[in-house]
Amino acid sequence: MDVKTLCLGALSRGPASGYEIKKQFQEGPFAHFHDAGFGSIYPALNKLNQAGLVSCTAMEQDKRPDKKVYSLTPSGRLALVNAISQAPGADSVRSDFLFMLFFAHLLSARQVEGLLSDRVEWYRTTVARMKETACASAPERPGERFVHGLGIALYEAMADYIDDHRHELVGEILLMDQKAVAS
Amino acid sequence: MDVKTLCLGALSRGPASGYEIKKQFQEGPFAHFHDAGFGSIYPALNKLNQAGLVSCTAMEQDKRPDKKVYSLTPSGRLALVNAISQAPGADSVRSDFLFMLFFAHLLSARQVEGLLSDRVEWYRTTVARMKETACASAPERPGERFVHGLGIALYEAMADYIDDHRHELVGEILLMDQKAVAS
DNA sequence: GGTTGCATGTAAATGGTTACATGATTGT
DNA sequence: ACAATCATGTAACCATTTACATGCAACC
Repeated sequence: MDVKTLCLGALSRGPASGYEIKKQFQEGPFAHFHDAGFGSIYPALNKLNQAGLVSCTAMEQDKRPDKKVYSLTPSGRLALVNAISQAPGADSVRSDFLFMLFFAHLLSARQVEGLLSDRVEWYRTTVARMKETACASAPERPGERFVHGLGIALYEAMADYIDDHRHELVGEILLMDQKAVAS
Repeated sequence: MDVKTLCLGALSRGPASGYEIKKQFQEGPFAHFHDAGFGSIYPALNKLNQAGLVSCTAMEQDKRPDKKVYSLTPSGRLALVNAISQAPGADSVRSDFLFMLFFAHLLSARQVEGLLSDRVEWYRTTVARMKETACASAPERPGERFVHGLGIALYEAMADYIDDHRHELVGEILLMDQKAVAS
């Protein structure tokens, strides 16, 4: 899914400015499976506007810069439905964290412990924040609740696995370090 | 992590050709948290070679095209350790599957069911294949086992969540479709 | 006085994918 | 015959990231 489709999706939940769309990608409900920066969102919105898939209304604001609020047009909604009706491509995950852990034997036990602790903490606080987010709203969007719950389940599984196995891993690294010193 | 670092990581497990590195990314132990195609691997290996981080030996093969086998040099190993000692960037996940599910209310119950079934099946077969992969080997690389186990735990959590909640989601979509027809 | 948040945008640079080019062998 | 596997590489294309450019308001 390119940024244009992501914007269509964000706008299907209601009109928004580029700035607000960015926030949805960063902190909002999309945060956990897609991202985009200003440099791709603003050009995407302009192209969508030219193609007639969104409409744009300038809004003057008091003590704030002007806002351009975009809304999905009927053909925009159609384009979104069309895009999500194609067979999905494979998920792509790029995790420096897992790459680094994979080579844990090249790091010190301290480094590995730091990595694991930081990550677990991040998962725990993120899950707590996600659980607060009243997703009980939007009864007309069951997909949102499903994806939200799936995200929570995933992050909890991740944190649990790390907590259950971290001592094992760190212990082995510690042993290897001792042998290296002994030799 | 750019493709150069990925290649250094792959070569740290033993000498390999570009073709073999690609296989490691696709089917091997890296598959679940990074990927790269020929178009990025071959140029990366050439650059690494020029920088002296890997060395290259041409191998003539019987009834096969020639192979260029790359090995990590000492400075290459250092560069790898250096790269994995930096603080990791945030994981990036891009999942068309989750994006589509998020908008389940724009799809038919049949489409959603197909999406979920296909995905669960993929997770189940992938987990089965991963469990076969005897990761009991490589006692000198505990990180590999850890990451391998984490991948299995994640995929299982994913499949379990979908199985536990799919009927809920599909039921709601079905209800909405009926209401839409009734109106 | 400096940082953060609001708000939009452009341009250059990066990095990666896709398509192309080549060619032998093995299996259906 | 045709497709798949092994094997390497280049070039055009694409998308995204990053840096730059601007400016006001609120907070510390």
